[in-house]
Amino acid sequence: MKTTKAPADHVLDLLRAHGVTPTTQRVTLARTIFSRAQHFSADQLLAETNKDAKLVSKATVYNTLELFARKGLVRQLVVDPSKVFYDSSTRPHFHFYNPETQELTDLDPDEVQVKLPNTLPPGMEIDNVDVIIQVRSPSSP
Amino acid sequence: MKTTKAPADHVLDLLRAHGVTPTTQRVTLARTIFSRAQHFSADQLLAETNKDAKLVSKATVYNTLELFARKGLVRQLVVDPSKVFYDSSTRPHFHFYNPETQELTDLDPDEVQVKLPNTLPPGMEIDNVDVIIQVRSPSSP
DNA sequence: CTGCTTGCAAAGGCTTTGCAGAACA
DNA sequence: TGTTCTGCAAAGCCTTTGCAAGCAG
Repeated sequence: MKTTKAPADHVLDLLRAHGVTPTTQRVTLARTIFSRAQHFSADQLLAETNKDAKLVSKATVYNTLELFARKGLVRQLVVDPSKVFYDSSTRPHFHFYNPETQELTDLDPDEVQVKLPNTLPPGMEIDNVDVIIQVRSPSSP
Repeated sequence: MKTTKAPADHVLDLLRAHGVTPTTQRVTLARTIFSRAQHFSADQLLAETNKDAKLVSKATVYNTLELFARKGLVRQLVVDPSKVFYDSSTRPHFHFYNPETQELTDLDPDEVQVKLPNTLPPGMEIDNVDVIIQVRSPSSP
């Protein structure tokens, strides 16, 4: 997970705008997350954030990701049975996933079109649409 | 998970046709699985199969599902962070998912259209396409 | 026989939780 | 000062694994 610096003030505003109290740890995590568009797991975020000094605990990473996802700051991606991935972009878009490398890539929005159904399960509304194209190298079985 | 009887011979042929040695346990599990089109977790399959008598172990359920998925008898569905679901139908189709009830429903194939991208990650080919429409009841946040 | 399968229990990995201390408003 | 947040360690859940006994061919 690569990180560049994101302006702290921008991040502060972002958190406040989403109704999230900007604590030290949340701002630290948000700066890592929003430094660029990226996909990451809880563990990767923990490792990247504590690369130089221990700034946040594991529990806080999980708490914060859950909070951020609930507040619409990040999107949860369920693509792999072994762990949850997060997307620093909440803009609607779809993904390639390579299970072998656990690598997620954005699909070019112009390249895909999804016509959604008119009929939903009774009494339900659409919360989220995920399109995941699982890829593999041709040699793999 | 509801079960009706599936002819044992049909199941035997099915397993053989997919290169799976039909052991007692595998036939038992396959009969439960293919008794009807359905979505299920490893745990549900275990419980349903052992409802009356203990016929298979937990390890065998996991082994068998992995094998069946690899051999194209069932499809793995990664829709929930907490557990893997399987689909007794491998025909291409898409799903509604209600996280609250962990309920999976098939989308009407006529109601959805997905135009796939021409451009793939370099050196990769498409293995599988998943479309998951997450639904919720309007009251939920 | 010889290798593949099964079952049990234990281990493993990711995530959640309980609770005390710290930070915030 | 009352509430929320954090961190640690322990627990929890689903899944995998090690290994001995059983079965298939």
